[in-house]
Amino acid sequence: VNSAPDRSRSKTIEEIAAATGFSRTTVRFVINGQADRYRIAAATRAAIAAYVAEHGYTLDHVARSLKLRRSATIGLVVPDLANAYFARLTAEFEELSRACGLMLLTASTREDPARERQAIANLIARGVDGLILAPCVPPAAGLFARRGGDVPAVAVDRAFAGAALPTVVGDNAAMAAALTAALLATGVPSFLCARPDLPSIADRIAGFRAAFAAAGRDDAELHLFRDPAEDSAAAGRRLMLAATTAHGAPPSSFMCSSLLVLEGALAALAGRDGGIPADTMIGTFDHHPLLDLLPNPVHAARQDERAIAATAFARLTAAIDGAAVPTVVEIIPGRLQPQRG
Amino acid sequence: VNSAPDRSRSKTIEEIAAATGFSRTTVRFVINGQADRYRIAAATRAAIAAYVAEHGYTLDHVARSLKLRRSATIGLVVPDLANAYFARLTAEFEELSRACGLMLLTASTREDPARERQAIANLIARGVDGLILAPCVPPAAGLFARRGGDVPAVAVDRAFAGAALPTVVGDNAAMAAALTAALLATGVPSFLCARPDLPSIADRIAGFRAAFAAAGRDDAELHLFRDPAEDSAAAGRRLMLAATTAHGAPPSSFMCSSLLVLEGALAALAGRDGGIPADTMIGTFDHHPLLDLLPNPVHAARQDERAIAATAFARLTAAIDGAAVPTVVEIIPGRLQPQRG
DNA sequence: CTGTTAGCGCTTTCAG
DNA sequence: CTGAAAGCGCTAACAG
Repeated sequence: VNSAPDRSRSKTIEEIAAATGFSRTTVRFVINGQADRYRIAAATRAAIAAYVAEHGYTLDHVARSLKLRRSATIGLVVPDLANAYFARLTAEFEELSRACGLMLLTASTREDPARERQAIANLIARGVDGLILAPCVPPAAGLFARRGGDVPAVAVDRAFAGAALPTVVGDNAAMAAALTAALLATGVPSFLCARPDLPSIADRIAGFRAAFAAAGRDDAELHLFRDPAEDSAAAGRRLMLAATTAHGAPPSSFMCSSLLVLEGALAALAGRDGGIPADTMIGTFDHHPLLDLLPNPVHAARQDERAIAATAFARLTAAIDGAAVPTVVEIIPGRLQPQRG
Repeated sequence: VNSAPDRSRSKTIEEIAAATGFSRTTVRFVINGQADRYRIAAATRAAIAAYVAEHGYTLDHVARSLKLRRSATIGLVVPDLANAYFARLTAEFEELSRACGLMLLTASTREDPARERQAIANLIARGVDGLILAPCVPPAAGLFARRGGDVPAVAVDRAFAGAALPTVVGDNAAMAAALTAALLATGVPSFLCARPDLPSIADRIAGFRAAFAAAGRDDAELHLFRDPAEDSAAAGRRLMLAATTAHGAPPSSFMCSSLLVLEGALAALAGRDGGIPADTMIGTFDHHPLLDLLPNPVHAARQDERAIAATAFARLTAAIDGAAVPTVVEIIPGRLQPQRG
């Protein structure tokens, strides 16, 4: 007997049945480990097992999917895989999928609604059992339709009003409020925001305002800067410039709506006079280890991506298994990373 | 006539044929836009088109894949999607795939050979047309076998000796030599390396040595520090500690084998006496915008991920289309990012 | 305990 | 120009 089965001509169930003289059903039972359940004769098992051990067998998922109308795959649609936040989220989903034998199909949209629609349709045409998406626009009704009912889907990160999807997001409002409050302890922060139209950013803005109000201040609007363009370092540079112009000087305390915006803002600040004033207070959503190397005090609001992914995944698998998952928005608490001494 | 076709009961070709009274073949010709080629009667086209416009049709990729034995999907196997380098690479592959109608199936291995084997087998069982992998061990022969020949596969980032795969990597040796030479201009750099067993890292070490030799120095080994553990910030901290111990003081010039190692090394340095000496020369493979905010001089060796991905993708699609792709290692030049003033 | 049958939706001959 | 038939590999009844 040779060592490893030669997968280059691994057999189909049909072929194994023909070669061993048993029927497809019998072969399938022993291959699928249901031999006990159907009390297949020991000799039969042995014969089939021996044949398989020599020639090899690998389940053809494509054929199986066609028959069962489910594929053990799920689709993930995100704006941009190169964005660290979505990359981490994707990694979590990939791991969760792998753990239960699912495969992840990924697609990115670059924040383009047309690409988003296309990606969803493509994924559905490929028979995914479920969809996870971080939508760039409110998901239209009918987007998830396929023969025999909608494909189960959940949204993450962006809770568009009226989206008829179970949705899991971080607690943006609370985290923004906490971050703002922390910065208010030593000054008056400006908030530099890209994409204020996104629900997550809108919530952060609301939290910012709430913290100002809670501190008895009514000047939140004067410290709020918005850039409608995409989340990017370029937007951050523009926003820092706007804040500097508005107040006649660079802010001595500021927070950004994302890490990319922060990068741009810091670059603008550093470019101004060859360095970032060491006492400028910095607030950030998301975090990067390199931030800890700045001399500046940094407050970081961090989402619990693992919990977000796990929750969204749990809701999706429940829906796939036929459970009725309410289309509510679940809010996962984050934490304010203590300012590093 | 209603607006959008109701995809919730979009029809199969069979159903459309039955409903319109034409045959499957005819229906398929007009749906696939081959009506001209087969000179289908205008009335026939109109009837079928009208029916489809009302009831909708979406190609079932699963059925198609079963029949054609190709799926218009490719598999990507990487060590870790949360690693920024692989995330960028994945994003590039995703984009390239989308551009030619392919879908990307992703799997990560966490540098675990068993998971790598499993992921490859799973992907093949799902009928991917090709595989891209950043292997964590030399790819064993027979890994890509399926009925009817091996699945076309290419490797990226890691050129294991003797891997029988077309491989595309960055020019690690040259980039390391350039980086080392740049640092040698003002001092003697230490090189902190995690995973020296990986081919890419081994090449960087070779480049480091070569630059020392080219500068007429024979003490490269004294400045080379290796940690066998995984690529991580923790390894970076250990390596910085080792370098400090070995030389009696923290290095005034050093380079790291990866961004993660650099993060750890910088953290260790900063933790030592509350800050990184502003004149410490830093060299890094890969880059992050936040690095530019340090007061220190930073030399960054950057791979051309886009070109790496594009080349690997081109080789793979060629192989899928039946071309004979030589199993050579292609080396994509990188660039040394000029030290920011 | 084992075998037979039908069919998932598509594509590809081969006949008209 | 249009139709009929076969089959990809698997699973799910249903008979024995």
